[in-house]
Amino acid sequence: MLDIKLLREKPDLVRERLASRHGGDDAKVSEVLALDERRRCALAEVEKLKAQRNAASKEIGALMAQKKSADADAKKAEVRAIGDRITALDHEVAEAAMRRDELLLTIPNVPHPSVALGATAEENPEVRRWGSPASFAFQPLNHVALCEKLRLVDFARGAKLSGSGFLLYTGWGARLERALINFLLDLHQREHGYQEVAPPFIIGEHCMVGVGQFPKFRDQAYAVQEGLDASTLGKLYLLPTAEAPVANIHREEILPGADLPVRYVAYSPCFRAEAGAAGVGTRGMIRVHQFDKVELIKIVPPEFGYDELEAMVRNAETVLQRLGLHYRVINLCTGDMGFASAKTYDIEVWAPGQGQFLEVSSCSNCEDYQARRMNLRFKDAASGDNRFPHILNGSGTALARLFVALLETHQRADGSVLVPEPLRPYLGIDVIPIP
RNA sequence: GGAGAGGUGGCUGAGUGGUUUAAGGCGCACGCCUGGAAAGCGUGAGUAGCUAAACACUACCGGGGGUUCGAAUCCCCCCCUCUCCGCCA
Repeated sequence: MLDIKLLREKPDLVRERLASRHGGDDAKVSEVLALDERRRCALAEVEKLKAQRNAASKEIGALMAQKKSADADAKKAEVRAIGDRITALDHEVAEAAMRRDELLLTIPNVPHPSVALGATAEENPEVRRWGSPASFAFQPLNHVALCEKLRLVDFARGAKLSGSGFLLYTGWGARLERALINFLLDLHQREHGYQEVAPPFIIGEHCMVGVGQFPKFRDQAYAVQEGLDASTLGKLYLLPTAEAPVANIHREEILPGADLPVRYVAYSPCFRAEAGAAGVGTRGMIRVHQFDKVELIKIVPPEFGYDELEAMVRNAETVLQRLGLHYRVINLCTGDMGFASAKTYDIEVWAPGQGQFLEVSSCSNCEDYQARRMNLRFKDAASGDNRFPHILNGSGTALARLFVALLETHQRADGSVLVPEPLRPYLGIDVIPIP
């Protein structure tokens, strides 16, 4: 969430920078400020009263010690009236604070000044491209045809098990998926300096709020219930991304400054309800309810936030370069960015069978927006202050679409697929054969 | 699921209604002492709100609510950890 002090001191700046974002409307900012003002007024008054009461209570204690019980009783009656007023004001403070914070959670992060103003994905500036689209001396197949021919994914039986949007990987497909996961984890852990973690796949609601998934995207999550106990519904969720548990690892902690930067890499499946997206790109593996992903998370001092973001994008690009996949990097405009992000790069890989670029990575600096929500701080060694760090997340990368691009790019005339060199040690073969 | 124990400051550990707005110890920072260090002595140190800053003030003893002039302490609800038992991959 945004810093209430920033809103208080520079409301116009916030309003202006939020204008091009979804959900960043003026009315909310005004209401937050009004509630904040109410809270502060009540707080100032109640603190004065509490100081009075504390002093009086001390006197009563002294009077009673001297056995002057009549004096003490008189004083008690006097203080009782203050107590009632305090109770009322306490409630007013708490309620204003609660409503203020509830509203504050629904206001998105303010974009970094370098981010282009825009409304839709069409206005995202392209940053760079790598490689060139694969060209074929034959008629290339799309990934669905390749998967069926090579028996890598059984779409029909996946749907039979769990409905459309769920995949059953089979044979070399299952092994390729596992090889990719291991390759990505090893690359980031061994070569890029990330510490590997394996998080729970079911996570508490507070983690979802912490990263900004909730309250806004509640409708996109799979909620979990414990057995037959309906009262537990809504406490736990299947994770939509490893960002949710991993970014929260240090929530409500004060990290020693020397521990920063913290860099984590984690594999997890990702579960997304994709409510309202039915019928849009649902064929094949492009948009599914469950996919694998290797996620990168960084917790860094604000001074390094943007350098670390650039490095993170390069780390994700390395994946595509090693696998020989053509891609482009784009910089999301204000209107296309995620809720919690201040600046986002997307990496899109070329899928020849689709004739289009597919998003396989999204790298964001959320600045201190998430840290504030989860109350994660670090102790600045120089100043001794507790400060909110920048939290970054990036896919490194998402797998289903990487799988698609890899098959479609490296297919051969007979329909078999060449295994890129870095995956061969993991798979033990050079070519995925026709069964 | 059953039974029990427990959650206090960076750690340890007292505290069952009023100089405890948290003793003592360890560790920490700074100073004195020393040729230098250790020991010793002294001082200081939590988080947050309020403030331009400081002082003062307020809140915080797992979380929430209640009783009271006053709650770490009494009452109610919840969460978490540990031990044993049962079930289980």
